Amino acid sequence: MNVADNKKFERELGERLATSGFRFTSQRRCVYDVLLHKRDHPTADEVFMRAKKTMPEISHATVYNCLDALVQSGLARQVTLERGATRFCPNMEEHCHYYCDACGEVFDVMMSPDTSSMPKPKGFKVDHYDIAVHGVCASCAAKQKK
Amino acid sequence: MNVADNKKFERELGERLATSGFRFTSQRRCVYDVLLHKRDHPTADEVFMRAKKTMPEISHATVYNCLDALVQSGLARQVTLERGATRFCPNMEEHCHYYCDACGEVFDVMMSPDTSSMPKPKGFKVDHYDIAVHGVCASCAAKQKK
DNA sequence: TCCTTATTTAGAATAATTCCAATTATTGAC
DNA sequence: GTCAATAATTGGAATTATTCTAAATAAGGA
Repeated sequence: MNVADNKKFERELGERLATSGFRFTSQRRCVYDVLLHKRDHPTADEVFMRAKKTMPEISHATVYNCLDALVQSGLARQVTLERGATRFCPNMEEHCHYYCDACGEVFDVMMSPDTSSMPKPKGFKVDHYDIAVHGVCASCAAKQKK
Repeated sequence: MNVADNKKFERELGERLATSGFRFTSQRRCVYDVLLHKRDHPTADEVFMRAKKTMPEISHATVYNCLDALVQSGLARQVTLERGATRFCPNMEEHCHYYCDACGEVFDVMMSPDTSSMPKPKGFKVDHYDIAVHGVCASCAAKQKK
């Protein structure tokens, strides 16, 4: 990223954060960079370890704070697929997660849920849909057959 | 539940467990009873506390073991809606969860996802769909307006 | 009934997340 | 740019959620 693009990126990130009442900080930028760089649905701890490579002093609590700020600003999604650590995903387009219960891999699949036919509790104000498909991925299915 | 119904219930539970390679135990019966009795999507710890009322010696580890056995036997579903404790649900009909991000309440809504239009990774063997709808319930929405 | 093996138990260990108080950094007003 | 107000960060402790362990118990089949 060149200097001009970098500035633009930071300004936009700052605006998105500000809209939700958050400040722009170098840590939030770093955490967002980590999410964008490798979109493999890392856990908070994985984000922490990756962020430390470029910002060795960053703390665990800050990573959680940054992730929460990004989620609340609409820049990332929190993904809870199983017991244990929560994952994070910077893909904000409508998509669902295919999750391999054998190896833990997550696949993003673009799709918009057909919400028109979905009933809902009276007065419920929908924020977003979380669609997860559990099963076994192709390579794990092959291994299991043996 | 009268004696005959009770026997029938236990035989059926035993069969379902056996089919997945599990034994019937009084603890598993107790945990399943707890889930059926109050279907408010309790966490493992809530199940533990409720189970202790009728079986004071039951342990934490056993509750997790029983819940896992029930899930693997197709008698309960594990529900991960947020960071933190996992919830459990004995409703095995197709339904989705409306979750109030403000108060944490969960509403079951019957529906079968239209899976025909859903693309999937090549070779992926689908086990089940988890559909969660996040938002704010009617009573919390009313409070927030004030 | 006896044997094999799964299950349970209490408690320790680990993992995931949150909290805390002191310090630092950002933002808006001047 | 300086200052004040306050949000954010830090390191570590605390809490919460879950898993592990080894010994005792109980289930199911021969």
